[in-house]
Amino acid sequence: MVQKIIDRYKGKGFKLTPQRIAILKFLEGNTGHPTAEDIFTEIKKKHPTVSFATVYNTMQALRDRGDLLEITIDPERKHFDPNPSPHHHIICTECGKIGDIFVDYSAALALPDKTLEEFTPTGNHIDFHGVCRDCSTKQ
Amino acid sequence: MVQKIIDRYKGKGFKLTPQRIAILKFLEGNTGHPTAEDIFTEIKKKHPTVSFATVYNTMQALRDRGDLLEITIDPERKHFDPNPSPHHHIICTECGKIGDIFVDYSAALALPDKTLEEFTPTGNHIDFHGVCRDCSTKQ
DNA sequence: TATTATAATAGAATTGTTCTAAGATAATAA
DNA sequence: TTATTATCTTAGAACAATTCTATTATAATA
Repeated sequence: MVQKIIDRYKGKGFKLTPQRIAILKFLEGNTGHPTAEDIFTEIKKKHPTVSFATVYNTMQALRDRGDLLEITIDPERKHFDPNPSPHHHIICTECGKIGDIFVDYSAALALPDKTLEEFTPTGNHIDFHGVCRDCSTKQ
Repeated sequence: MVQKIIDRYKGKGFKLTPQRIAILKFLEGNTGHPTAEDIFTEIKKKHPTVSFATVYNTMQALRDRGDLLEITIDPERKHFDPNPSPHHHIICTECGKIGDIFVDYSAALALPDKTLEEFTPTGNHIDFHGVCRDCSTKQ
């Protein structure tokens, strides 16, 4: 898995440091939508001197490369999604858990003429709200 | 207009102060999606000693009463929408202008079974991205 | 008019994120 | 393999949005 990461980034203008490799390992296939703090906490296990700046810098570099999405469904903090293909999210209003929704609804999202007079649309993202199974059984 | 506001809130467990009346006047029919700072700046014209805490406290009180929506389409800061009926928004990726979209797309937003196994959906909000007319002519 | 619950205020505190400046190191060229 | 250099890492300060705290003021009410 580390080799796959090295192959993917080596010689592509993305300096591979041990910290970055650890971050990429953690993100690989991660569907948990971690926050910067989640990533920081995880990386600190192996790299105790890592700083938040490194996490944020790396997130920014990955976002700029198109390898990462920033999710804004949680008003408190950003979450990161290593799957950069456009998709939607559902958040549990009780515990904040975020799920992915890989459906392209674009064809059904026709905008009113009034809006089209004012804006040229370029994309969309749906925030679904709900209650996850864990939280609904808990009550 | 002030009378309408007084009638709406008087004796409803919502203490009407001059600051709050000014805020409510500013919000009434306001489709500009102001930020806390926008509101603060406006109210300060007539009430120079108003504090941010008053703005935020009032927003919270209005939100709790269901008279106000908090819009999270702009990752930088919250915007407020005095129209509490559920609707969607489009934001200009150049200048940040936000438009309202009063279409209920819910019927078209069927969720995959996999999602429905994990979550019971309760609502949705669509963030449309686009470029407004002002910004597209400017370039 | 007096009482009281609620609001307004200043300013400190908090939180998430970005910036800065110095030293360290991966990539690359020799 | 070594030297060079552009880029990264780091600690900590800075920042911006928002929330909290303690005090004073005031609208609602009895």
